[in-house]
Amino acid sequence: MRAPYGLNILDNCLTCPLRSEHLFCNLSPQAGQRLNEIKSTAVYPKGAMLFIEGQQPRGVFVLCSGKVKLSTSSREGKTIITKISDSGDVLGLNAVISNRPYEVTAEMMEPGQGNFIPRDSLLHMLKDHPEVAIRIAQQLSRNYYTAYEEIRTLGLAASPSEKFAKLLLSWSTKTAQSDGSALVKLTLTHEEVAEIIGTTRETVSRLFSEFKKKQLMQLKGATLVIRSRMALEKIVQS
Amino acid sequence: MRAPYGLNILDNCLTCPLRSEHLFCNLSPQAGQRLNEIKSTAVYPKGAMLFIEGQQPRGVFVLCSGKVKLSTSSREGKTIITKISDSGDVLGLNAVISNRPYEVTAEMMEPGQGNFIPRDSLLHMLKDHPEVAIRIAQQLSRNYYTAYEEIRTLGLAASPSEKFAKLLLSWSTKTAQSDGSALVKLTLTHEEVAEIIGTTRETVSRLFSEFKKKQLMQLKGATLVIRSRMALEKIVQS
DNA sequence: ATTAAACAGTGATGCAGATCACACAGGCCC
DNA sequence: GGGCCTGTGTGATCTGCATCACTGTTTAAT
Repeated sequence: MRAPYGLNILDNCLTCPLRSEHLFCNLSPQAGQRLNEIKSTAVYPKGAMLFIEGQQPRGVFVLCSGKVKLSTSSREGKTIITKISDSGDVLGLNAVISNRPYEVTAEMMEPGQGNFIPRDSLLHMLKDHPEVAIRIAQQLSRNYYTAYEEIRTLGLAASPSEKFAKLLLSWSTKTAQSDGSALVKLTLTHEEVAEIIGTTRETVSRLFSEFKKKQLMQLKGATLVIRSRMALEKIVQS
Repeated sequence: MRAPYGLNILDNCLTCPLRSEHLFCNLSPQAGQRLNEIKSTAVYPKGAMLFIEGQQPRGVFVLCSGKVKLSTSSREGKTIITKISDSGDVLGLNAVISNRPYEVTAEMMEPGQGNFIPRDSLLHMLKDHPEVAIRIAQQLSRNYYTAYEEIRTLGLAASPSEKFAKLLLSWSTKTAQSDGSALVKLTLTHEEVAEIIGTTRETVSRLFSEFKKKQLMQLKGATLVIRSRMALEKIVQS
């Protein structure tokens, strides 16, 4: 059970675009070494649940590859997706630090690999390596900002169109061209998009038609072509 | 300019109901001492802005007395209130740690006192005292949970009635009697309640009437009498 | 005491989006 | 090929709440 399972957690840093921001990159040699001793790597199939809302926190997951859907549900079965995580993200950190149940469910949307760090080991490491504590504080405050953005979207953006436009914009930031166009591989169903922006599947379907008709985007197979970010930004207005 | 201005930051601990949870209580003598050197105490009148959304972070405020309204607005002027903070709360921490602009506006709702800790001093302290870094991480993860609750409320709770019931419940937790009733001093206008639950003033007005008619609550002067938390919980159902 | 300003109640109206109810397309498995 | 599932497009209807437009009521200001 060596490669690719035995991936050194630090190897991740070499391939991460934002490595300096990442929780466990560029640590002191001692801390890095320690981290490699306590982590364990695993491969997860599509559909695997890393953890489920309400479970006691077992530890954190550092995602190496694959996409993860973070969601939360009400008792009546309504579900919202709060984030689609990908490579480099740290999952379950809040639950571990504050020792409360996981607040979301984390499900693999495609097969992928992750490093697991058990709760106790992480907490000990926190105490022994001040630099790690600071990194974690920074990571948590980034998480907070993400959550805050979500609150703004849900609370301030009035119409589904506005939220949809906002979502498209967030997708296109990474691949944006200088002329404002962008190509995005669309991996979500309409149902899932609906759960992100808090509306119904039917409405999302209509939004796609509407936006296509208005020349805001077009669909080529599974690739979303965004014509002009400017035009989308005008719709958002918040 | 001595008492009450010269309040020792640690004195706060003696009067806080949840002192063990608080950021700057029960620190080591050295850290506590250091904290007292860098903090400065001030009294703020009603309406004073501790900081405004979008400003570069100057530092954090530890609230000693008074209530603070945290809010965020869209460009079109729609405002949502994300939290009413009171004694013991730490404001502006996320912005300082991640070095991004304050994400909310903090306004005194009544006169009160607070300790200000400048950004740089706090960051230095973080490095010198590992215990402080850990405390801050815990505080941030608590903040995150609060934000997460807000997301659930906004995203999952369908109707204004549901959100209103949820709000009443959150108010009544502190003063709840064993029989499920509670007395709450009502300090917010209908307008403000509307900004918390994301609806209009008129709807809040109608909600008050509706809940009174349904015997869920009654109003005696400025005191809200909650009849039965059970009944409210049945409405929430999320 | 008088006026103004902020706050609160309530009806009438309109519409966006949820809900219901289908029809249809593409995979995939025997 | 025929079944079956999952995902998608689109009409028809229904409704809760925003919006508008008032009146009444409380508080603060001079």
